[in-house]
Amino acid sequence: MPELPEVESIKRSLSSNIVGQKLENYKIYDHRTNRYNTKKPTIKESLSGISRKGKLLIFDFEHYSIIFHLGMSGRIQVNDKKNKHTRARFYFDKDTVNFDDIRRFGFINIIKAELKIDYLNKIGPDVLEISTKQSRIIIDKSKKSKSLIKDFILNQKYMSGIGNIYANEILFASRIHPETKVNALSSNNWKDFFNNTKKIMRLAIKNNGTTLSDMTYFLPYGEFGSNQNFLKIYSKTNCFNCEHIIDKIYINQRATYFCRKCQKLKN
DNA sequence: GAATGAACCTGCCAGC
DNA sequence: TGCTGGCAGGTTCATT
Repeated sequence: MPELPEVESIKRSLSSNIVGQKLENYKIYDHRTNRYNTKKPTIKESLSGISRKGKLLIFDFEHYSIIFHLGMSGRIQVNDKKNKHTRARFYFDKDTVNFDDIRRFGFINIIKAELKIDYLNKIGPDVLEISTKQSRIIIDKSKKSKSLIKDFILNQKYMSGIGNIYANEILFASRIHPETKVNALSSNNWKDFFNNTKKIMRLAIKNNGTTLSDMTYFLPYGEFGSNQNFLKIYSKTNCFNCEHIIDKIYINQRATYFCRKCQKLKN
């Protein structure tokens, strides 16, 4: 499932090859992938850069930005044949970029370049870039919330980039029970949380992201990620630290793994 | 305004 | 063998 590290890995892989190329044409085949676009502007410009915020991947042109959200099963493929899951194709002067998405949770949004900042400001700060000031704002918001920590950190309006797999990993590393009310967290909990988030995300980027057994995620040129070898709690049966049996519960319909010995509930 | 839950979507797998 | 139901989960929208 593409979360921050997977999107960042895709961005890095594409940047060295596609940036600078001129977009000649593009096609979006699937109405659901295209659900937020009202127009199909002609973009015959060079790709000036590729950026990312949270789980969003952005192709930057002089007058337009093409925003990709990969959803659960979206991926970017370079110079691959069109297949039944190809939802869009971008024809650059040298290479062709496919947007494939089996489950069609992803989307492509084409906006004018000057609207990009406002668009991205609708989601919270990227968890790799959170400043001290931004972390204080997040903690202030948490004090007014009755949500569970697991729900809170998955909500992209507070902070962006964390998905279900890394939420489990970060809470385990921070020894926070996923059902802890967010307003009950101490300042030390938050300090651990922010530190572990950056640590876990950086390691996952170094490993090119996490490719689970369903093999849904891989990089634009076909390489798999290797961070699945470094997961400590997600989809595991015994605790990495104490060998205790790991509990699996559902919070907001999402699989949640935790060790009741290492992550005590303090509400 | 915040919290909650359903809907969207497809491939895979277990059970019958 | 073939069918059915459950599961995976990010986001939006409707409801409470």
